[in-house]
Amino acid sequence: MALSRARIAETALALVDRDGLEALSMRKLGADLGVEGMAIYRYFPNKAALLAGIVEILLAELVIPPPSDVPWQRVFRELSHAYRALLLRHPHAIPLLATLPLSDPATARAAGAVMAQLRAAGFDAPSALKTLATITSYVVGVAQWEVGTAPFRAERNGEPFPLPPDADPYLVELAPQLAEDDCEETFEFGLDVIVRGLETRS
Amino acid sequence: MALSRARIAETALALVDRDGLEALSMRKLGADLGVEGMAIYRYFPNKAALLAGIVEILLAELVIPPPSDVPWQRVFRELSHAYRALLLRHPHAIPLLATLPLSDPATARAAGAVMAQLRAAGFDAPSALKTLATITSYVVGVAQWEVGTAPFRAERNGEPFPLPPDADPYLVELAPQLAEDDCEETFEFGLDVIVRGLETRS
DNA sequence: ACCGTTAGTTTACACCGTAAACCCGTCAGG
DNA sequence: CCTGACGGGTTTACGGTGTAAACTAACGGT
Repeated sequence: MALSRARIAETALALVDRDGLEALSMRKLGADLGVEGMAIYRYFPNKAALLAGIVEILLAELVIPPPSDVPWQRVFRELSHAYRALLLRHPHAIPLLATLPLSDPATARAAGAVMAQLRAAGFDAPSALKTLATITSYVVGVAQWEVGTAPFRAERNGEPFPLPPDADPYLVELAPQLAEDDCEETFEFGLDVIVRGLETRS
Repeated sequence: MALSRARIAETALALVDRDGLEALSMRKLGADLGVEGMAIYRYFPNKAALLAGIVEILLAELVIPPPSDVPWQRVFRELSHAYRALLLRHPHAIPLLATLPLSDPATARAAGAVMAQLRAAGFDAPSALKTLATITSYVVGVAQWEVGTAPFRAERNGEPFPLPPDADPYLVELAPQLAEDDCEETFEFGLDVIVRGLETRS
């Protein structure tokens, strides 16, 4: 099959999803494409551009509906959930989305669409921006927290997490709580906190 | 000067602060230490351990006072500010702190200390954990947002951010707002939102 | 039939993490 | 004092990385 920007970026994303971000190298990607690594440089000037291409197709998965007259709380919740779902669908790519330079066109478009939503819901421009910062920060942060604590929740059929014998006493206290923590619920907890906080904004 | 774990980790952090995380390589670090790169392996088994060492001294900068009877809102705000200040003091190291595996001893200790604070303030264990997740997520997320949008705020003596001529229309609308955004204020905005949300928790 | 463009390959270079062998100064025991 | 072990640092080496440059093979238009 012929090469193309789209096919390269998609196989790259598949590779990252499968083997992690570290495993993405030009040569390995070339191998997955059935081609020599250097061929990719005909379509992307360097690896950074390739990563930007991945971000682009990731953000394309995120459909942001045009402004309507549904209450902003609802919109806010739905967007947060959609973004969260996107991140959890591609956990290995989270670092890519965590540091999104807004100068990237794909990012700018997504941010702009959300801003439009918030503006339509009655936020003035500065608060809309602050709200956007708050929510993306929260969603990304929580996704990172979640993958960071994932080992404690891994299926272990009843056995507790195998802590090293010299583990910090704080950690042995923390571990069981982490193990039984329902991430979805924790996310909802923080989301409620933020929405309630926004409702009472002055 | 003789080598030691502490000196190596500190020079590594200095190197990261100066030249960025990407620039940290065993050989360059060796050069900064006046020694051959391989010498570091006498003190750290591999690069991951070295990074963990950096995290350790970073978190050591964060002094978490023992529980007292000051209102939790105050404690919460102070801890958030302290963590934020730490992140901004070492912007290049943020990715290191963004994905903190709690199994790391230094991380566990810090998390445990904050949990103790929250517990003392009357949170039950599950909500304390959820609150910890919420706040660290928010603080880390906002720091990442901040460095990501930093170019728009860079000192440009009056000139607006030089957007490429084919920039996304959303971006050209966004850019001036970003430029005049006061990050400290935005942070405070979100922090208020979260504190108010926590106050009205059921 | 030729020529230019395009798509992909080959080769090369500097750098990376790290395993293994080595080299040398210090110190302990005979 | 000699010797031998050892710890800290060096050298060399290997496989992997991103990417610049030169090369090659196919194809479309004149």
